[in-house]
Amino acid sequence: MASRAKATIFDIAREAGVSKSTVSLVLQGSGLIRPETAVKVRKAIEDVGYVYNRGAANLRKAHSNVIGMVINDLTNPFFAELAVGMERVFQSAGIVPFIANTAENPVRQEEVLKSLMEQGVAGLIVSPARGTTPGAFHRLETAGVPVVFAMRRLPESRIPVIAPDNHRGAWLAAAHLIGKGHRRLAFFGGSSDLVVYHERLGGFREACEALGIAAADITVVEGETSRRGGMACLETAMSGNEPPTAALCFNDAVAFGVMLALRKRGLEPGADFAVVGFDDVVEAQHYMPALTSVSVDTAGLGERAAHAMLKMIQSRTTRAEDHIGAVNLVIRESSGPDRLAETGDAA
Amino acid sequence: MASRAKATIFDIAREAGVSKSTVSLVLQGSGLIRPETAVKVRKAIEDVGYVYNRGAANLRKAHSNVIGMVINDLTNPFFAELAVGMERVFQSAGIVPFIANTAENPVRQEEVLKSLMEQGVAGLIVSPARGTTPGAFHRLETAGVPVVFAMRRLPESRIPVIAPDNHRGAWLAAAHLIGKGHRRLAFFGGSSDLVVYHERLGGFREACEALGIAAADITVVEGETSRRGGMACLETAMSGNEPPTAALCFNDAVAFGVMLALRKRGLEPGADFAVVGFDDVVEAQHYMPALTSVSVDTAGLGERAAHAMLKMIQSRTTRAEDHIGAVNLVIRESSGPDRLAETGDAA
DNA sequence: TTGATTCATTGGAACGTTCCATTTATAGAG
DNA sequence: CTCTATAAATGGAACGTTCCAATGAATCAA
Repeated sequence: MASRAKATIFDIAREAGVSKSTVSLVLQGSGLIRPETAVKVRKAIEDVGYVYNRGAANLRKAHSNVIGMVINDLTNPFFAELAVGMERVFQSAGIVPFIANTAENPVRQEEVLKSLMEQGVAGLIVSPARGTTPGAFHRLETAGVPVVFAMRRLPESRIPVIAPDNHRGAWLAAAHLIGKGHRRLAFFGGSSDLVVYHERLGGFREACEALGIAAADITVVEGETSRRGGMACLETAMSGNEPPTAALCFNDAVAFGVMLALRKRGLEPGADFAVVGFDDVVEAQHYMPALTSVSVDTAGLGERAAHAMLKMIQSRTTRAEDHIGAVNLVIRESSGPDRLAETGDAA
Repeated sequence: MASRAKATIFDIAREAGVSKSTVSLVLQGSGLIRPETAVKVRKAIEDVGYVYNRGAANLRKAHSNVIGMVINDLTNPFFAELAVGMERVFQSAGIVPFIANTAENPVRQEEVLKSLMEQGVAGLIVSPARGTTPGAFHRLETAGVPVVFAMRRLPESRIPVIAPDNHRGAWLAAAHLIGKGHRRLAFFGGSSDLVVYHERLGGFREACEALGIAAADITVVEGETSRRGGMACLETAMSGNEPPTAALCFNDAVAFGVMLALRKRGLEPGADFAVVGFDDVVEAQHYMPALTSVSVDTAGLGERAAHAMLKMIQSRTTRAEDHIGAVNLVIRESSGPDRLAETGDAA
């Protein structure tokens, strides 16, 4: 049982018979102290059970080496992967990032950001919650804390963004489905208060237009970005009188839901209805049937974001280049075999 | 663009025409200040773009209101759910927990714990990494920081534990399989350096013994606790000359892997080989076939752990009761229909 | 021997807050 | 009108560190 009050550098100094300043230098690994002294001090540090007080240090040092990662939904494996990619980079830089979850709730996000600022973070990587108000990051900006957005962006904001090429990904996916012979297509899931949503839907629409699909043959159903949301989307779409035969889903979770709902209706995903997801989470390849999906290199984007952050901190700037990551359509079973020239029936 | 240097309570004081002490009282919501003064001060706080410096405050206050959650594998949805359960409690207590991931790496864990201590956490909820050395939490203990273990425990440690009844869960699962008529059983995945592993395997073994399964008919294959690990386990087990017909898996990820490997071999999980998982993650019910699994109420345990932590902090103690959560076998398709009295063939 | 030069160590002030002991203002009792 | 009680606001010390300027010791050139 160590002494009640926690040890400070003064205790170490007394124990080692040096001054507090010397101890401080040792702690910072300064080359100025004599090796033997350093050894003596380090021993004392062990003996008294010293714990460095970073709060006190930051009071003087101004810059803090704590980095926060604010994630909108940790239970979504996609974002968990993102977080892991970032961590890899930070780990090799010797810094421990703190993760906070906002559960897609702007109010919670506000609390989280406030708390992190009070903690004196050196920088923040954020995947903003749905419905984040434009001013939410204003305080961060005026405080001069570097921020980068990962995966998601805010409508009008000068904060740098690291995200995949959503537009192109959706374009590729739609083209793939059309190439398979589908003529009535759907876009399932997501909500229009997300910029990503418009990017993906936009790419989808453009491909349809470019490849001769009439606007009337496009079904768009907004919905929760979850399995349950996907199930609901399919039900809605199939209740129409000329239902789609293929769908691009806002993300993989929605796609999984759509596939479940298809099975419930006695339809086989892939054979009877083509499904394409977005994000290509690890489960996509293991699903039955395996899910065709737009791969975005999640962990890679995470690493990129982390590097950008480190650079911003180092160069004391709050600006950085956006980075739009390459995407790549991974074709598996869920988008089915080629459709032989069936009836077009288009209006 | 706000002024360069960050604002302090002195700036607020000057702006509002009061003393720094008054500002401090307002910040703490003291009832001693005249309402009009409080309003005036609060306005000044806004005007100067003040950010509270928690580090400086903690220097005096001793207790910090930061709680850390140290998770061994965030990409496992099981632990993500646990984290979310804890967060729910902390949120309503008005505190923002910081999550850190150790990626199942004891060295990383050491860094993470050190960093959190330096940050002056008020308490820590930890799901320790595999292979954590017995002394890893010694510093925390001598520093008097309250710690609770969630889901996992260390071999000999006085730190309170919140975990499911692993022994009973495994017992129920094994009994279920035996009740279905299986006589050659396997236990797949997990590694023996985890206490949980012994608890689960122990329950499994006891049920087998109690219900008349010969030790020779039990196959135990250790392996990674992941889909890939599960696939490997199945391959190993099936290469024997009297392979098992049913398996209890260390967790759901392993079970998913086992089912994939079965399919690869042309066997249908459920019909040709019974599979039971452990943890009952959300995907279990959506899988094809739906996975029979031992449900442990993950989020509930998370909440419990969080409450325990809050209580420990409040009562300034480092001790608390262990809590072993009830478990419950959820029977779905993967454990298959009853096996008609086939050959027993037991030795 | 002296002065300059380098190396190792040191005391003091500062960082932004809280808390205690005081002070000042206001009101009520005698 | 004085005295006491209460309410509101305040100055100063302290928390544990870092950094700067200063000190002391050792080495070396002249």
